[in-house]
Amino acid sequence: MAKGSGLPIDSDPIGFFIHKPTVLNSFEEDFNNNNKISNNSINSMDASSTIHHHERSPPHHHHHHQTLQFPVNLNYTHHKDNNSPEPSDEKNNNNNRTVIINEMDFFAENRNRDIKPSPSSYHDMIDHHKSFNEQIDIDMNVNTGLNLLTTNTSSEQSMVDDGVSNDAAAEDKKPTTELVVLHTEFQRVKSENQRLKIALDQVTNSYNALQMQLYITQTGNKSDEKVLEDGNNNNNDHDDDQNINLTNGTNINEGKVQPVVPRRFMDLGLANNGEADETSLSSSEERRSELVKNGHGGDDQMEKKEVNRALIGREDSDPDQSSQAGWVPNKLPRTTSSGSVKDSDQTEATMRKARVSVRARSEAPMIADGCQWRKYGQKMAKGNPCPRAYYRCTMAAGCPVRKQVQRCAEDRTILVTTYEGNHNHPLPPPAMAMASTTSSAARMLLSGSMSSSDGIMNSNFLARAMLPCSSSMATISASAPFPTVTLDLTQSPNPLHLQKPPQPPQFHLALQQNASSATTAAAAALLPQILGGQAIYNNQSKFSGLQMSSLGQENSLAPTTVAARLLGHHSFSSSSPPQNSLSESVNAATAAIAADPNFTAALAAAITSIISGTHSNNVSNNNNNNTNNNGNNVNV
DNA sequence: CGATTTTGACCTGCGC
DNA sequence: GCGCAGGTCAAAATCG
Repeated sequence: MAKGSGLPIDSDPIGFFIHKPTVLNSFEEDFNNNNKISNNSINSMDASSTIHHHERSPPHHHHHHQTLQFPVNLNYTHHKDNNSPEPSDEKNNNNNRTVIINEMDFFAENRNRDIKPSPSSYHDMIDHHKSFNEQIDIDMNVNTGLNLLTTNTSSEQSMVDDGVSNDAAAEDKKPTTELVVLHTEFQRVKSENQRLKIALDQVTNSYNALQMQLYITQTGNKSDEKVLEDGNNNNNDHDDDQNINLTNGTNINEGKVQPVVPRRFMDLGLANNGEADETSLSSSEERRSELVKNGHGGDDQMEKKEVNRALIGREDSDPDQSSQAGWVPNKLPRTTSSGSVKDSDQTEATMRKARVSVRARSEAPMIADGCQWRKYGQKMAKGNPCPRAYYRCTMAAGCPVRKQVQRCAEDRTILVTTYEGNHNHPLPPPAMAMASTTSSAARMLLSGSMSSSDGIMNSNFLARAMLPCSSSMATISASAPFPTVTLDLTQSPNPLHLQKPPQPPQFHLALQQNASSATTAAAAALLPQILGGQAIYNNQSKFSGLQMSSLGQENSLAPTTVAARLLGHHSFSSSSPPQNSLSESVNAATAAIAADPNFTAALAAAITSIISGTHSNNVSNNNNNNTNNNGNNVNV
């Protein structure tokens, strides 16, 4: 190819899919769609239940059904796929007098009613759930699933009118006792439902509190700085609002947490210490400003390199990085050299550039992550016939975020996107999903890395588990050369599109065994962020979820399975706390933060939307204001 | 004409 | 010191 041919991305230089670049759907659209769909599958108890939705889904939509699990055991039974459940039939078909409801039908039926299927926020989900329960209470002729069979109230009457009461009359008042029993049972279930509602509220509150705690921990006393740093607060406020909603899928604390998430969009180089982080942020941003003013400011390259080498030991030289104004590696040494966190100097020095790798099936040249990217290089990497492309974020001058895009050698339908660096600018909501995911994953990784008491990170502490492309694992790895979190989304982005997913997506997190309980808990507390704010307890045998194993003794310590079903293979079991705990603190922190199943769904929806967006042809470029019209940059 | 892509050259770290 | 590999630069070409 002639140099400077300016070959458009249509030629798919990275992959081998010569095709017209797919114009991706608006991310928000996808996201909303996902949320809508997600509602349909609320309370689905098993994979089979999810298939019902899938079958009814319009084929052309990206219905990345996520099964949202509420911590409520409603004991639903799925028995049919009709859109309009007919209670009488159900009752007739049920010898146990268990009124059955297909909750998906229920939601399908109520979708156009007062239950709004857009739980893009946690509170929406809560409201949604409450509405659902209210519907259960009110709409008894439709519902149950509570194994209810009672009479007294008007709503209850409808349940027993057609079949049960007749039988009762025919059997000569015998049911008096039975009715009492059933009524008692009904009351019990009702109270159980109430208790669960209360529990849900408590969980919500706990989550909010922990969210705030997490924020405080991460940002320390720098929250004011954050605001001041941002010369354009008004503009960012809006973004912040959106970011909250779309990042965590919550509206948590409304105004309280708003400054939290939006500020750091990608913290791949983030130190565990919030102070350090903010320090680095400030300094790096100052540097950015200076360098932006002075062009690429290559004068101090050598000086920076020396600093890097002195402070980081083995660090990518990346001569241009310093010239790229605010490139992440510069942040760590600066952070440590600031003296704010001396104890973590060693640790941070050990921490190399954290990377988050996202593996996804996509025929598009890039996955739509909502950012604008400019290609600055392409290389043939060893062991892979597919070239690796290097992009840097162009959404703001001097944004240090870069990413590499390369197709998997073994399965070229899989696109591996590796993110690195911190955005120094607000991101559009669509970009928040991926940014927040990768940020959280990186933070998680770094937290785990720093949990070592001596700061020495075994480069092989977690054997690189990035196996063949078919791997469905999402792996956190600190193996050389860079600590990397790999989110493997190569499994169907829409688990509901799979009849029987062979294996649920997983997160493997290896925490060092000698981590203090505090740091372990901190790391555990971050787990939900990886999952968009959620991890779900469950039986280890039920899913292989996020496993927290000990360094070096992964076999000696039963892993705590903090199940996290990234892509919606939910089988939430609120009554099944982890049996094998790594530590109580882990459990406590994780339980408190991870109690919200909506996060997984929201995150999964976001990610699957991103991924699926690459499969779809749509018109997002119509909204693309950037000048890149080659299909590389997708404003979603 | 500015933004973007291409691509050979260059830099750096690492292993031998 | 040399070769290799990863990563980046920057001139030239291309695109809208």
